[in-house]
Amino acid sequence: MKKKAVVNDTAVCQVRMQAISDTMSILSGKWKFHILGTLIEGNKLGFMDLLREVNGIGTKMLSKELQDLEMNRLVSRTVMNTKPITVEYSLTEYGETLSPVINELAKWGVEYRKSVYGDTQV
Amino acid sequence: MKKKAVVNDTAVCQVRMQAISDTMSILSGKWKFHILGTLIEGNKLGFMDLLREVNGIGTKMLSKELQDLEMNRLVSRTVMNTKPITVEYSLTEYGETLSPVINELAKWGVEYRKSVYGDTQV
DNA sequence: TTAGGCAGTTTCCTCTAGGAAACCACTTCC
DNA sequence: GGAAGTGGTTTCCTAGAGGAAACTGCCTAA
Repeated sequence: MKKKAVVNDTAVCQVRMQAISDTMSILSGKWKFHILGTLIEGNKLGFMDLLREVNGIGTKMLSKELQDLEMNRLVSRTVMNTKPITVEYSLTEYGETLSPVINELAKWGVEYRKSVYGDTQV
Repeated sequence: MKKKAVVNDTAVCQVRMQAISDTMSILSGKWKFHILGTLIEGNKLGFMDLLREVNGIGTKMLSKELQDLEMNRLVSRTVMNTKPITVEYSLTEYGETLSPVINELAKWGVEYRKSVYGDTQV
């Protein structure tokens, strides 16, 4: 009876689904959210800083993910002309538009922990 | 000089990073966001409905992802006693707490499309 | 001069996420 | 009696995501 109603929604969903696909393909992989989350907090960080902050990541993955993020104009890479050459990674202005997404994700994760381990435990 | 400042932040980040890890591990895989996004819009949907709405997914993956989501109390599965047996999948109350996350994700994806194809194109 | 820090690249290997297709059981429509 | 719809499970296969470790190259401090 109401099966047609679902089909009618399809056009509406299509835009949403496409949007979700887009976002997830850009933020694909195990580490993008972590890197972005760290850069939101850390502002400007070097390669080794990120390697230390992003728990468990290795040099190959960090390098590759940063390249991906740079290609999508979410992260900027600046080579500083310091004594030993250093590199500064930071969010671009555009990358900062992801803050709400990452923050919602983090917020939910915090609530999830509470619901699993109880509010007493922090 | 200021390198110590980064180290000081670590404790703060740790909670955040853990939260992001938790969320992403629960929503891991290619399809969870799509399924949840569809259920947010569609309210109550059957297996075949989801198979049609979630573009590109196959029966095996849909089945597996739904089981994952059910195990994490995000989705409920109700067998209806109808003539040909039907099943209703819907978000649990807890699953609905994910709406802000999914919605931010979708919102960002929409803006992303605009920035790529221009505002003229919808 | 050698050890250590920065910033990666390259190679090699493994594991598993995910797709295609076949199959199952049950019902109802024609 | 067979086609079609519901709701899956099982098997088989492979592309590629991701880890470990070694290597590069440059600079500095002890």
